[in-house]
Amino acid sequence: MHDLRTLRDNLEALRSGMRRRLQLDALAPRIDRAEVLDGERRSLIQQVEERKAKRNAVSQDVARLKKQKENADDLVRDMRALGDEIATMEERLAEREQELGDILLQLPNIPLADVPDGGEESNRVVRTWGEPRASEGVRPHWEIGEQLGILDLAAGAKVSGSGFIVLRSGGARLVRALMSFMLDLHTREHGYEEAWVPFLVNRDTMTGTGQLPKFEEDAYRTDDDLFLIPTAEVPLTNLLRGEILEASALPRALTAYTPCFRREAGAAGKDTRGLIRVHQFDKVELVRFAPPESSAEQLELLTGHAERVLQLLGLPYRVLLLAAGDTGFSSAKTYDLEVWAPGVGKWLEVSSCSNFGEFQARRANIRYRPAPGEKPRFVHTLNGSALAFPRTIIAILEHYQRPDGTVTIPDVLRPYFGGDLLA
RNA sequence: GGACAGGUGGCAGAGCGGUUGAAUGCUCCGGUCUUGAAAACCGGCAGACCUUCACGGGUCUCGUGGGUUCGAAUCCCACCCUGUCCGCCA
Repeated sequence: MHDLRTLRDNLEALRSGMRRRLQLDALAPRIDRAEVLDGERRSLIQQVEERKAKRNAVSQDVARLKKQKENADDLVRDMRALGDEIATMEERLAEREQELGDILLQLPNIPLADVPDGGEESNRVVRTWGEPRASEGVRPHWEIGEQLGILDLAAGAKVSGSGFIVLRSGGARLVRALMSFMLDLHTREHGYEEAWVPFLVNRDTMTGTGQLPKFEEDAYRTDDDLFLIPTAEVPLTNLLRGEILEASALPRALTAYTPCFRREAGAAGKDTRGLIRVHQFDKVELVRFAPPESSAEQLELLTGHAERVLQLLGLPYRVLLLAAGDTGFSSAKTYDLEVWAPGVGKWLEVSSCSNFGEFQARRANIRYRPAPGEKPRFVHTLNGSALAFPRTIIAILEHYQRPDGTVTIPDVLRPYFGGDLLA
């Protein structure tokens, strides 16, 4: 983490903001330590730069003397000693900055003021859309899927292992249909630019969006230190890493389909049946970059874009405002979209729409210039799934299930799917 | 994977180890002139960090990291990236 000064501005906010979180006790000592380190760091910088200024000035003198063929040995000897002094101080400085950076990268984002206190139990349902179908007589998707020959869990286990699935014939075609339908909707009606991005990314990219260093064990990593993306948010947001955008270029909206890879360490056995939780799944993602003053409304807009997918598919869902303790590490405010799956009798998260404030922009150094000539400021980043495929497929298989076990294809998907029935 | 070539400011493109954070041109911004525009002319135009109430002062950055040196864009080493050719290949 390089932007230590601006990060330091966050320390006070974290101090107060973390009261809203459950893990405050664990964070407080680290914040205190960071402040000590920062004080030492600045003191060292002052001392080092003072000496460097001296050395620069004397070096000019040396040059002048040599030009005039005069002896400068005394000055050179003094500067050699000063150089050694600078070197040891810089060594100490580097140690402080290393430790400080490590701490700062581990500090979570601060929830916005309108995020409820408390943990998962304090999540708030802000609205519900559609009529949830009664569960009576509806079979879970894994039964229907296997019966229709579109879902092959055994094949996935054989080819790769538990947590990997194979979709066949109509199931595979359904994936292709969802991909095109969602991308067309977002590019044609919601104004997103479509991108096709790498599925393997480097360490800097993973750090920029907040997956690293804290969550390295959640990601698949290759021998040459590349990571399989857990979401398209990672490559999409990092497309603008290190850039300074013109104010007129905001808000910027990007969308992409990608597969997503998650190790889901520790999740075994819990809600993992069928398609509910898998190591590789498909998703269309929305990412927005906005000026700070409009990010709140941009989150509502983006969430609306994700909801629109569910509405067009005719799938009943509800919108949850996550409480502080349930909000992710990088997020300042998150809405979860949960679709109703009558076969498994549960609301399933199909989208998570978040406002990250400056959190990711600081790490990835994404800024914009409010007006020509003004200093660059950090943008706010937002993103949301729209939508994740497996649970959307679950909802389709269960919500549109007919008594004979066949499944009606939602109207909007029929042109893409090339039919109106899964049978 | 192998062999060469190269990585300098928004772009193009200079740069004998010593006022080079960086010539020059273009773009862009402001101004003069003009009925308006163009042209011409004048001026401005990187970022980060430390410090200051402020004016200002200071440090760093010429792909990245290390080294040599009193002093590095300039010399040495490693790595990364780009281009060209060869090999391989969807």
